[in-house]
Amino acid sequence: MTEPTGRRERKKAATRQKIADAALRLFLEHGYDAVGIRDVAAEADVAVTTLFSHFASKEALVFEQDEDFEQRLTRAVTERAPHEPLIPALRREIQALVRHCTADSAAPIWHMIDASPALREYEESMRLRHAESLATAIAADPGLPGTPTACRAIARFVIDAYSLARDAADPEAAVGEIFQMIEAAWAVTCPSGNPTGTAGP
Amino acid sequence: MTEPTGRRERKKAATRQKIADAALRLFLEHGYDAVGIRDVAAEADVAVTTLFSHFASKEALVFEQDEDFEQRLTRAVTERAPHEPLIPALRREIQALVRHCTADSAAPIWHMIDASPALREYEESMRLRHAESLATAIAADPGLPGTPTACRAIARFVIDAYSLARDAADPEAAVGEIFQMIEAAWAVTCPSGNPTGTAGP
DNA sequence: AACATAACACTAACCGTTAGGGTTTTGAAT
DNA sequence: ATTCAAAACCCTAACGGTTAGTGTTATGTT
Repeated sequence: MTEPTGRRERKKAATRQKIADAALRLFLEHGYDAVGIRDVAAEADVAVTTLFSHFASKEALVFEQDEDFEQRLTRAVTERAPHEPLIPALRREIQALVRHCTADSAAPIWHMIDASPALREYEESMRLRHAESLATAIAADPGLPGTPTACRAIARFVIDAYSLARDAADPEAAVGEIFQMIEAAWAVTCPSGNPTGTAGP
Repeated sequence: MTEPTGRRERKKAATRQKIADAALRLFLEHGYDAVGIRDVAAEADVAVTTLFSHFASKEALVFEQDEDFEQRLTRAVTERAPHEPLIPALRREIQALVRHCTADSAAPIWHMIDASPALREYEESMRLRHAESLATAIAADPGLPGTPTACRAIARFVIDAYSLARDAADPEAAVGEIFQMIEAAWAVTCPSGNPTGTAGP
C-alpha cells in the first residue's frame, strides 16, 4: 500500500494551484477579458494543453472551488442533525456562504465576475448544476415528504436565494427575507400535521 | 413622412428571416454542433458578417423569439385585469407558455436544445434576463406590496416554474404544484390582511 | 441629381479549445 | 536494479465562433 498522497498527486496539485494563482493574478491586474489563455499558460510556465487538462475552460479558472460549494450544500442536507428540519439547516448554510463571498477580501473577485458576461453566464450554469445536486440530496432523504417536483423547486429557490442575496444591498437581511418565503413554499408541500419537524402544535 | 414599413426595413426583415430559416433547417437536419456558422451563412446566401449583424451569436439563431417570451411575461403583469391578483395571472401565462413549447410540433427543436450544452447554457442566461425584467415589472406595480427583494425572488421562482415544468413528466401538473408553493411564498410577503386580493378568510 | 447612411460583402485575423503525436516522470512489478 | 505502463507534460497545428477593417451597393432624403 502507498501513502494517500504520493509525489505524483502532490506535483499535480501544485501545478493546478500554480495555474490558478497565475490566472487570478493576471485577471485581477489586467481584467478577465484582456488576458488570454496563452498569457496564463506562459505566466504559469506550462503548455496550453496542460492548462486545459486541469481546467475545463477559461471560466473554470475563476470558479476554482466550485465543488466545495456544491458539497457544502448537499452536506447541509445529508449531514444535518437528526430530526433537524430541512429549511433552517439550508438557511444557515446559505447565510454562511453569502457571508463568505461578500467579505471584503472577496470583493475584487466578484467585481471582476460582475464585469464579465462570460463569467456571469458560467456562474449561472454552475448554479443550475448545484441546484440539481441539491435537489437529489433532498429527494434522497426518506424523512422528507416532498414530491420530486417540489424538491427540485425548493432546491432552485435556495440557489436563487444565494444569488439574489449576493446582489442585495443587505445580503444577510435578504437571505432572511427569502427564506421566509421558502419556508412557506415548503410548508405547503406537506399536506398537514408536522411539516418536517418544525415543531407542530 | 414615409410608410411605417419602408422597403429597407422589409428587406432587412426578410434577410433576417432567411437566415433564421436556413439555420433551423440545417440544425434540425444535421444537428446543432455539426453545422458551422459558415454553413448557415452559405445556405442563407449571405456573408458571415451579415449573419452576425442580425444575430448576436450562434445560439441566438435558435432562440429567435426570445423577446416574445419576455414581453408575454411582463404583459401578464402590467396588462392584467384591474385588481386581478398577481400570482394567478402569472400562473395562467406560464401554463400557456409551457403548453406551447411542449407541443408535439416543438419537440424536435427542444430535443436539439437538450442535446447541446451550449444551447442549454444560453437558455439559462436568457431566463436570468427574463426573471430580471419580470421582477422590474412586478416591482413597478404600485398595487403590490412586496419589497424589491421579494419581487426579485418571486420573479425567479416563476421562471424556475417554467423551466422545471418543461422537464417534468407531467408539465401541466408541475406548473400547478410549483405555483401552489409560489402562492404561499408570495402570501408571506404580505404582513397580514388581504394578500393581493386572493380573497382572504 | 447628390448625398448620407443602412445593409451587405470580403478578407484576415483573434481567441478559446482540441486533436495528434511525442517526451519525461512516477509508481509498481519483476 | 531493471523494466514497464501509465500519468503528466510539451509542442504544433488546426477548428470554429467572432470581430475589425475596408469596400460596395441599395435606399431614403434634400
